[in-house]
Amino acid sequence: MMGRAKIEIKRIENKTNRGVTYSKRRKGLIKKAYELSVLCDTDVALLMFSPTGRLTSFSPKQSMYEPDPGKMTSMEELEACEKQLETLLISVVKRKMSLSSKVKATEEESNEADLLSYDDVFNQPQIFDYGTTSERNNVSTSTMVPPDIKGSKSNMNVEKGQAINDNNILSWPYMSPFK
Amino acid sequence: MMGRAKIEIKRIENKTNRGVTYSKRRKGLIKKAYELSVLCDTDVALLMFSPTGRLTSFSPKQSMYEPDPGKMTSMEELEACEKQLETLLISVVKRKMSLSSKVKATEEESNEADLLSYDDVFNQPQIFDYGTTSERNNVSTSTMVPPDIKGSKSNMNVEKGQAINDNNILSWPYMSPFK
DNA sequence: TTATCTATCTATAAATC
DNA sequence: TGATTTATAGATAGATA
Repeated sequence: MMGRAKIEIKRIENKTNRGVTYSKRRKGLIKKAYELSVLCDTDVALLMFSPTGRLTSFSPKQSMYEPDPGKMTSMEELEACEKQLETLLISVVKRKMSLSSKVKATEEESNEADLLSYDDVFNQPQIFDYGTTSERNNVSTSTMVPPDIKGSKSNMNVEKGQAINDNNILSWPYMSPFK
Repeated sequence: MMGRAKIEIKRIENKTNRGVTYSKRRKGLIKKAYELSVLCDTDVALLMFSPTGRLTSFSPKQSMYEPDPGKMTSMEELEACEKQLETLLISVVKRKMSLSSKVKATEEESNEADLLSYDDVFNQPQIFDYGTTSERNNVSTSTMVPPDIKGSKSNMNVEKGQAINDNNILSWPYMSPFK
């Protein structure tokens, strides 16, 4: 839609081209979201789900998308929320049991295969890379701009599956709202 | 940044101009998110939080941003998640008790003031308004485009504080990840 | 590949209706 | 107050290094 030629908005079949376009447009989208949030003093979050369903990119300073019961005003929505949380909690506990027994059974040998790699978790390079580009001047101190996450594989602690890394970037595996 | 004059990226102080810019740029951002999702076959969600902290706009087809325990691979993240869910559940139950006692005390008279208006919930007009614009041709059948939510105050059932309306638009009160 | 270039297309600020 | 117009800044598709 911008560039040497107009393109139709449909899936780019060539994998390489799709990746190139993704990188370019993701950068543009993040910049636009940042500008909207600053210009209009509005809370904007941009979420992208990786093909594996892991939430890998979002606005900084977010803690967790969670319901806020204090603002709920009816028994109906409170009970719907309660039920959902109970269901989730049950599935978490079940997962713990499953993981625990699996680890016990195989000890230390084969569970390596279950662990996620750095690329699984942060497979989208240069998220919020303001500060390394010409934008440095006007955005590097903004709350929209998290510290760089590049070159920090060693402190990511992916091996422990931590939920929040040093830069407050969430890495829960989230249900994708799509697909 | 585009138009008759270059503007600096900082809060627009004039309330009217801020609103105008918000409308224009929100539309542009949504379009860009849509295009990225289609071109690159990627899951993109765009969330905006109202000044009251209520999540009022997002991509269609989403159910809930919730952790997916089945994809968690370590006890550490499972336990962090479990603790968070427990805390949430407790606050939901407390809120229920609080609401319940308040309703009992005042019966039916003053609780109207606690209820949210349509504008509180959907105070951002023309969310995903493709289909009313020139984009009609290429996006009206896309999954990125939810059915129109305009003129449907009567079936919103805001009085009951329902969590999900007829168009699968979530209306939990969410914690804003900002501010 | 991964980054840079640039002609061209799109988004939008300000003006106008 | 909101919709439309238009000139210009910005984003980016394809090319190139």
